Amino acid sequence: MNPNHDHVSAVDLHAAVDLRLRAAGLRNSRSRQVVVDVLVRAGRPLSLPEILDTDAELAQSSAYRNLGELVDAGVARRVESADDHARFELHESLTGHHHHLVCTSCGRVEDFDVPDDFEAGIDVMVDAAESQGFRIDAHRFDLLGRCARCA
Amino acid sequence: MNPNHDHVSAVDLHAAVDLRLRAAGLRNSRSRQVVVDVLVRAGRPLSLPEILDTDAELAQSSAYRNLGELVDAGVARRVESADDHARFELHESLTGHHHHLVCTSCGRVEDFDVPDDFEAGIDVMVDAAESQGFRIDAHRFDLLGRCARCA
DNA sequence: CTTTCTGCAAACGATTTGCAGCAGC
DNA sequence: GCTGCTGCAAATCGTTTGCAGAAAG
Repeated sequence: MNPNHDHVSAVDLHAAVDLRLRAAGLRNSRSRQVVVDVLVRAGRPLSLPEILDTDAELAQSSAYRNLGELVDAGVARRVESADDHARFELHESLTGHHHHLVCTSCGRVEDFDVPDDFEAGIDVMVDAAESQGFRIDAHRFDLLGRCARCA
Repeated sequence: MNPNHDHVSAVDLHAAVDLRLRAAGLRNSRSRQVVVDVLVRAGRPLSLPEILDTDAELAQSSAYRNLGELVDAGVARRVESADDHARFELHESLTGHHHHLVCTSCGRVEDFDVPDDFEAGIDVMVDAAESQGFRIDAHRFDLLGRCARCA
């Protein structure tokens, strides 16, 4: 029922993050660990302000820079919300594939799992899409509405 | 197979647009007509630069302002792509419900229809989502990849 | 005429980047 | 000690907005 954020155990997760950073030629610096830890604890995609609120020791520019590098290294992923702030979450290979509930009022994003047969239906459509000339390699499915606080 | 952009006939479409503008207390000015016509002809969501390229007589600020008003009036809709430009298309009530193919390289967006049973599956999930505290009123489903030009 | 639009230019705000000093290995 | 990382402040760039003159009705 809850999104499976334990797709990889906590220990393995940090090991995996470390590995990917090294593979990308990046140091596992303190502020990068902080960013990753914030995302792990949140369990949902966070905006830059939300990340900074969680750990005030972090400089804004460094947070942005780290997030970009984490995305490039396959550790994090950028998520589009409904307001003018991007959100960031751990890469799906670390948390498991899932989708999002997006609040169109405040921009809050929560994870949401869908049935396997729904995912199977998506695979079928990819073939149809490729006949339109696109080479498909991902999808995004979001339910939009009002979160509990904004409803 | 092709997205049904003839959900409303051309004549009815302009009448419907006119009606919605009036209902919103807006005049059906020439530049608003131009913006709507560009979107109608495109048959896919366009970025601001794409809209301006199509009709150079349009001032950038007016185009942005008109698009915002058209969105508020229920005539147009903002679509998130993969680059840093928003896209705009006619409201689904005018073109019919559809989804999008998004090029992660150039940001190009094309319309894409999905089977009815897939849409039905979405309806089922809305109930599950609302048990997480969200009041759902829309969804977005995009297939992401490389368009024919970028592949 | 009065109200709404338009274009120009300036303002905004999220994100990015140059640079000088600090930290990791 | 190099090399990469951080923070600060400045730059970028899509988008928004104030304002004076131009259209719509």
